[in-house]
Order: sequence, then structure tokens, then C-alpha cells
Amino acid sequence: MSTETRLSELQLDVMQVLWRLGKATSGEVCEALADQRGLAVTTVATLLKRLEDRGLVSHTEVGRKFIYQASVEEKAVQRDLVGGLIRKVFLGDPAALVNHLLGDQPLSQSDRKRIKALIEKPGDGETP
Amino acid sequence: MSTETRLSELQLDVMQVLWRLGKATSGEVCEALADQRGLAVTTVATLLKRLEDRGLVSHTEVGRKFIYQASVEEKAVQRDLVGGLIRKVFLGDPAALVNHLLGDQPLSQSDRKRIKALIEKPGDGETP
DNA sequence: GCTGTAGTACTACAACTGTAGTTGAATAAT
DNA sequence: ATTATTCAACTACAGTTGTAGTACTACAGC
Repeated sequence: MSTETRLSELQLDVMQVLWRLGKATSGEVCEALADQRGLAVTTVATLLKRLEDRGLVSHTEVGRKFIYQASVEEKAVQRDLVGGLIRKVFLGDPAALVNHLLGDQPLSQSDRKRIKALIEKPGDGETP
Repeated sequence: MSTETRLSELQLDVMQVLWRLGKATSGEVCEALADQRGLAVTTVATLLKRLEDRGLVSHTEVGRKFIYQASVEEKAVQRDLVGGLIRKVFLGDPAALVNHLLGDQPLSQSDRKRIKALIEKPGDGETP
């Protein structure tokens, strides 16, 4: 088990719209994506249907309109995506990811500061 | 520019073998992957050829053998993969990834400790 | 020189993805 | 009631990926 949700970038974009809006028709999703990608409404409908086939979204019908909503939580998908990256790229070691972030990723000074602040702040499992 | 290397899991596995071995024939790559995945040598050869078409590996011929080697650095690919994740999943905010790691990813106590240790160690850009 | 052997190249094919047109049915407008 | 509009369903198609068989070629051994 642990189906490890795998999403293409486009699919993720669609999911993100649903997470943000809560519920939306294909037209609304299309509109929300309009600035990033100019997709035909039929294209978006196809995407939503495929995502529904995979159990990631669901819909209810109101009249003849389909109201879609995500049926998986954003956090759960993030967990899968980040977990997959750690497993595949950093051999399962989360600290290696952080190490890479700090050492090899181009970070602005303020990002660096905020990361440090996050880690230093209490409440993340210091077990005395 | 910034082709943002996109690799499937299988492709990444192949690259990792090359990074580890430095140089290898398709047979050697196949063998190295044998425990994780039982692939036919021809399959591995196809994979290597496709990766070469994309400029990620290169080969030299010795006799009629092809000696492959990665033509991109592991770190560069990691940067792309992690950078892509941050951009797509965390709206470009690296700190959000760390925040997610600490708050939503299942981490062992020791992972947590090691992450904290990473931050506290000097040399990561403290600019007074 | 002929023949096995080994190793690439070429070909194939199914699944999935990005993308969208066409069709059919129901509803709104007149 | 007739027509125009709006949606979802169905169909299509090219590109990528996972997977591997077959064909061709060069080298080693006899």
C-alpha cells in the first residue's frame, strides 16, 4: 500500500487550484489556471476526470454542472512528494535534504535566516 | 536556459548507478540495478540511449563496447529536483519546505536532532 | 575462413500525459 | 415550440516512458 501519490506538474497545478478554492467547476479551474497556462476548458475537464479516476478528486452534480473538489489533503500530497524525493534522491535521509538545501541550493540571505529561525525555534521535538 | 532536468524514478536510478560507478557499460548498469529491478540488458541500453539523447549521459567506445558516464553532476540534478519541488509545491519558498519537514513529515528523533545540528554548525552564510 | 558469442541499433508496443475537437443532451431564450 | 447555449462524454492524437525482442556486426576460437 502507500500508493505514493505521483503527480505531474500540470496535475499538481489543478490540485492546487482545488485546494485553494475548495470547490470548483472545470470552468473555474480553467479560469484559475488561465494566467499560468492557457488551456481549453475541455482539456481541464479531461484532467479533472483523470484525476477523479485516480481517486484524487471527486465531484457532485448540481443541475448538469460538475462541482469538483479535492479528495486528498494538500498536506498528505506534500508528504508523499517530499517523502518520495527524500527516498529517491537522498537515500531516505531527511537531514541530507536539509544539508543540500543549506549547502547546494541557491538561497537568499533571508531564506537562510528564516530556515535557521524555524529550526531553532522550540516545539519541534526537543526531548529533554 | 535552465532546462530543469526532469527525471523519472527509473531514470534517476540509472543516473545514480553512473554517479556511483563513474563509468559503466549497459551490462554493468543492468547488473547494478539487478537487485532493485530485474531489467533486460536491452532495456537498460534503451534507457541509456534515451538519456544520452537528452544529454544527460555520454559514452565512449572501446572496441564495440559502449562505456557510459554521466555528463551532468549529481549535485546539479539534485538542485534541479529540489528546486523544482520548492517551486511547484511550496510556491518557491524554501523555508516552507523546511517547515513542512519539521511539522508534517514523519521524522525520527535522531533525524530531527541531526537537522538541528546542521543548522547550528557554522559556515552556512551567517553575514553579520 | 567459418561460426559462435556478445553487444549495439532498430523496432515495437502498451500505458500515461498534454492537448483539444466533436457530439449529444439539457436548459435558457425568444 | 424552436433555437441557441452550455456542459459533460467520447474520441483523437502525438510525445514520453517502461519494457523487451530481433537484427546486425565485429571479434574470438577452431
